[in-house]
Amino acid sequence: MARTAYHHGDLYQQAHEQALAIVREQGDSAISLRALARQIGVSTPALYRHYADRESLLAELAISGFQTLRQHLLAVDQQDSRSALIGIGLAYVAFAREEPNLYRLMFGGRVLPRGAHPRLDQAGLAAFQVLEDTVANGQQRGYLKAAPLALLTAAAWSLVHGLSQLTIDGHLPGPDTEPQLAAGITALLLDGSIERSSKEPTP
Amino acid sequence: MARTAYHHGDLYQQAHEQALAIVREQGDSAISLRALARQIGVSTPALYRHYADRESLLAELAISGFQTLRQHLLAVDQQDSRSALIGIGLAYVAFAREEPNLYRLMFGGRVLPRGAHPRLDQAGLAAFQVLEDTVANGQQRGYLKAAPLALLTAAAWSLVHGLSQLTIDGHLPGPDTEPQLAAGITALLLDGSIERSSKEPTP
DNA sequence: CATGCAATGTTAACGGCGTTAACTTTGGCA
DNA sequence: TGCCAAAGTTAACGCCGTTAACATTGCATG
Repeated sequence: MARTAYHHGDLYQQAHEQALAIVREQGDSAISLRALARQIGVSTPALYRHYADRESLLAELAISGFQTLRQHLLAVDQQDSRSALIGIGLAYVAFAREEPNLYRLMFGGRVLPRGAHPRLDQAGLAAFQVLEDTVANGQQRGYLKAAPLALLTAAAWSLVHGLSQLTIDGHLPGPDTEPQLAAGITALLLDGSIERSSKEPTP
Repeated sequence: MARTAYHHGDLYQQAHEQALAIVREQGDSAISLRALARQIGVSTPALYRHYADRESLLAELAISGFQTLRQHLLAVDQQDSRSALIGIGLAYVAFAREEPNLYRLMFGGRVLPRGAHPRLDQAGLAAFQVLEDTVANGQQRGYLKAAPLALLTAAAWSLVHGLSQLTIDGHLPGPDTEPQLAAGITALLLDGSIERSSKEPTP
């Protein structure tokens, strides 16, 4: 099918793919339903049969983004706790660097507010879960402190998320030194930043 | 002046103020030059005498955002290194929580790319500088490790920036527990996350 | 096999937007 | 006093998202 030129094109899939390509290359603000329809060779309102509005289309793109991010995180070797945690950090930042525009869409907040697209929230949670599992694992193995899981996870996520954001926005030194930076920063969160001989030890 | 209804209104200032109010309340995507001009009671192209385009107007708003952020960070007590660092973290996240829409504009990346508005870059750098100075101070006092300043600063900034972003986007537990979370997370970066008895100590 | 319906397209239109061109008013300075 | 540059105006271009009203078609049901 997809021949008859009227009915039965796989418009949903095609729109998704082409829009994803545009977002990856030019960012979400470059998505125009009219231009997208033109590019596919269909009338603009046809898109509304498959997507409620522009934002819903973007939400679908963000969902696929979270899914691939999750895959990247799942691929990290979990044998050793320390290298698993650092590996997660590296993989996370690497994803952001490879797909900056997609990453910005996923975490923009402005374009896709939480709660408006349940499936999107769920996809984000699923990716986050991989990180949380890794942290919980590190705790169970006795490698990480017995601090509240939510606290440790939030710290880890904040760190990698912030680093990703700062990196893709060019706030940090060149991308050449980036992987070392990510590894070094993750290690800092694990080992701490204070000099051991200091007067104020771990509370 | 500002009477004659033709010339000499302080249009620049008024536009800045009203636009800032809109961004704070509804986010940058709610800014429309036409609506703004209408609200002020002036023709749309008049705005172009003072702002090159919509993005330049937004850049000015972001600049004021960075300036107030900097003031908040400068107000942190610097007596004790540890509480100075935690205080900076708390102040940073508090600002993001008070001005989520402005914060998103400042760090959106998508709307205001680095390099396009030099004064904006400079304002961001000035705010960042406060954090870097605090870290450098902590090092000089021997409280922080002698790791590369850029590394320590990037870690601290990533952490608070990521936490801010996740917080205002609703990815973390309710805002009630937020201040403790911020303090706890900052402390984690200082003290480390690993159990002291673990086999892999600080490299 | 015919037919009716739901799914999926279409064209036409509304109101909004950012931006530019061409023109007008006006305050201040030579 | 006269002129010029700054700061305002109207008119227009070409986009955009979205909706209403209508057309085509595949499929399931009688």
